[in-house]
Amino acid sequence: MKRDRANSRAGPSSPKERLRERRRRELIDACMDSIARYGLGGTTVARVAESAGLSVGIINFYFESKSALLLATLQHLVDSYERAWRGAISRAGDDPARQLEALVDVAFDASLCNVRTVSVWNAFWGETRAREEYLRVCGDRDAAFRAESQRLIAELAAREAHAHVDPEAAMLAFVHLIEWLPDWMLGGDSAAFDLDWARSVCRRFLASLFPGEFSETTR
Amino acid sequence: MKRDRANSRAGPSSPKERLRERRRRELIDACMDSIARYGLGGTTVARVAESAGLSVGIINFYFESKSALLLATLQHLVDSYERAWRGAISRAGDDPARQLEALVDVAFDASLCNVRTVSVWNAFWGETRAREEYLRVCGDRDAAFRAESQRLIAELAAREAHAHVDPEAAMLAFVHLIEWLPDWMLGGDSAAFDLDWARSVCRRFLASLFPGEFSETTR
Amino acid sequence: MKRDRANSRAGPSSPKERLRERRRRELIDACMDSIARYGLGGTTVARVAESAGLSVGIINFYFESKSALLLATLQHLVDSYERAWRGAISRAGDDPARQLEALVDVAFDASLCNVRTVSVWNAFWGETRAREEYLRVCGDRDAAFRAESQRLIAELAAREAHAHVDPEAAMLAFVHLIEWLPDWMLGGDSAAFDLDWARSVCRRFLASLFPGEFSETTR
Amino acid sequence: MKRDRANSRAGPSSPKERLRERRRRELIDACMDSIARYGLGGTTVARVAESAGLSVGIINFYFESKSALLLATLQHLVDSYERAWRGAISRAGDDPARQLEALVDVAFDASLCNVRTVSVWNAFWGETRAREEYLRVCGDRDAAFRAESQRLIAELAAREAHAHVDPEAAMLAFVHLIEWLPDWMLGGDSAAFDLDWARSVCRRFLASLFPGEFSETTR
DNA sequence: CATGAATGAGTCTTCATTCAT
DNA sequence: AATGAATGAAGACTCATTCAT
Repeated sequence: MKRDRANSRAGPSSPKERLRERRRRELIDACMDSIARYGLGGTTVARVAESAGLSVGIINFYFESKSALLLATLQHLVDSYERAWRGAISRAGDDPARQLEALVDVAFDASLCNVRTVSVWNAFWGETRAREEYLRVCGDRDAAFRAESQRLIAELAAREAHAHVDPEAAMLAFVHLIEWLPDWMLGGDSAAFDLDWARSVCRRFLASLFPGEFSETTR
Repeated sequence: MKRDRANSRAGPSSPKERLRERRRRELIDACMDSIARYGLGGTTVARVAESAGLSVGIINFYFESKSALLLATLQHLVDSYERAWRGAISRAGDDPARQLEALVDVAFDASLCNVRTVSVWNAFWGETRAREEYLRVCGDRDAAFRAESQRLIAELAAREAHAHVDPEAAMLAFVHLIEWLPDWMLGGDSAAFDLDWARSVCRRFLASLFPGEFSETTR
Repeated sequence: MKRDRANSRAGPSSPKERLRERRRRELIDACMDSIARYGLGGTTVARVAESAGLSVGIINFYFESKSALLLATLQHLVDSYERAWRGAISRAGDDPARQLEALVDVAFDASLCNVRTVSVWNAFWGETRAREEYLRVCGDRDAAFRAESQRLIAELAAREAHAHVDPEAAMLAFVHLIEWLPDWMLGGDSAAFDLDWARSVCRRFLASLFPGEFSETTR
Repeated sequence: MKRDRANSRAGPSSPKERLRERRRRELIDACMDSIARYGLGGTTVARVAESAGLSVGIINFYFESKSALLLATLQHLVDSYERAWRGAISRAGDDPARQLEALVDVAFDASLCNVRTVSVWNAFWGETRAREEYLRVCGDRDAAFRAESQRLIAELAAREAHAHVDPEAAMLAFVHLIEWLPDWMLGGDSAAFDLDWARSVCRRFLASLFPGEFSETTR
């Protein structure tokens, strides 16, 4: 008599499952709100529940525990980002320069690069050392992203004009720039940071390494 | 007739004051141990005390509160690093290339760049968004370090051969590389990270931007 | 279409609010038990909780802090007493002698004058000097009570036969007698104190000041 | 070889004993300071030591424990007062009216009736219910004082003109007035209380009970 | 489903007491 | 004799989790 769930890959379909997914998503959102405002250490079940407009009991109903919710939140973050940059690359054509530009555009897209998201990301990263689960989730994301960046930069560096560029070093500089420049948003005056400026910095960085490959027009 | 205390510049000299400073330092060390092992959220006064081999009461005897200890720990970290890079620059001569190399050497000096220190640094950074005091302490450090890096890189970029290098973008890439490359140490297999390799990466990065200015010899 | 809540003046009516009020009242009662048995200094949240048959966490669920509970307890005491004597006066008719007798009757009513209540009252009074909040709460009670007593005694003293009675002095003697005679209950042998005897003492005192105004019958 | 201590009634005589007595007295004074300022609950060994200008260790050197110091302080208070009123009575001649006046004068003598002393007395009294030792010390004081007051008042009441005065009731009113009127000093505005006024109140009270026995001249 | 009252383990902090100097 | 650093038990408070409704 049990309902068939053969099509589970396509997402939950029974009303029950749909509600379950929706609630989990709401709680993850609320969790991000709380982390962004109060930090990881200041995030309590009560605050998450309040932000979600639900009661405290709900967390343990939809997640095994508070830390399961935290982990799911981190996973959600990682997934969103990975989906975004993979999509961007696949849409950017074959030129590695254009593909790198696409990575930059994704990294500083307002939907991914905003105070809330960056705050949460930062908070999790600070605890990676102490919580192995976090590290595992983050580590995978980075590995793939770096491999891809390395590939693109190596292709550019293979061109004769850029023979002096060390692909590994260039990749690491690029990756760290993209990943940590957003932290400027967390400073006291958020006005100091601007997405257009950030993209421009990255392009100018790439142009400094690979003259002639990147147009200097700011977007 | 009063005893001369001309050498007071060298720190507190009364035995009492000396003990006080020593204990505070021991507790800061123990605090770093705890943060490195258990994270900021997992650091309790009990763990700090245990790590220091003292009783729990001691923390509130030498620090106003647990958070005062944490702040002192962060301040200690920041001071150590600032002292180190300022000293290194002043010893490096006048050539901006040599001075940049000195910054790299300091950043990956074993006494400053090790799993413990980097873990602690990372943990604090993760909470900066939620704790304004942390941000203030960290922010000052960064501002000075970046200003100095900017100056050195601008000097190099002013040379005719490097006219295509954007100083701002290059500086940002450089400081982010130096500041965040150490995070690789926190990965599961710390064997993947090697101080010599890290220094090499940074030099190769600089050489990629400014060909001819940096010898690639050291590896 | 909204449900009418016209009778809200009569106190909280939603079940939730009712539970809240009931629990707060239970905790205040338990707090009085603890103070009576262990003193103010010996009253801990653990003891209060135990006396209430609840867990320690409950205190901070229903009161902002332990001291908020203590203050609420004192306030409860003060309110009860004020309500009682005001009611007694209003029911006692117009004769000041009868009204003073009513004040006496209230002061030594078993529901207000018993070992538990007097103990608690005494404990709070001992700390009024150090805790300004306590003083404020107690001070108001006294001011009103004394003003009323002064008025009644002054009326009696105005009668020709009692011209020699100093109203201020008589009032002060009267209120101190009423307020502190109950402390006899706290002595080792509580048998030494008897409510009937106490009332009799007060009446005899009034009769000594104002002969002929008070019948000595009741004993 | 032990020194003879036969004259111990006259006080300690060896230098050692004299120092011991002096220190104990200093600590009791400091203890009163602390209680007056911070209350009984806010009185810590550290505060007492600071007030005495000595170190914390000293308390346990001169007293068995903190509570032994507290008890000694209470005892000191009680002894001072008892010595004072017994002396006053013995110097007041044979007339009960004069002797009662002497009791009043002692009760409101500036050296016994001042904010500090009254505060301390009040604080102890508040804890009598919970600490049997306190009650015992206080109880003895009261018993003797009341017996004496009763005797004097009974003598007056025996005179024909005052036949309507109930000795017991009058005594109780008198005693409570004398003992608790000083509490007015603890109110917010200490200006409201004045020793001359207080003495006047007591005399006027006695004159109201026993017309013709007390001169109304305010001292 | 959802609530939120209730629990109690865990944390920080205070403070009387000890003891080496 | 006196100090005050160190201890650790005890207290108030927080908060993840449970469960009756």
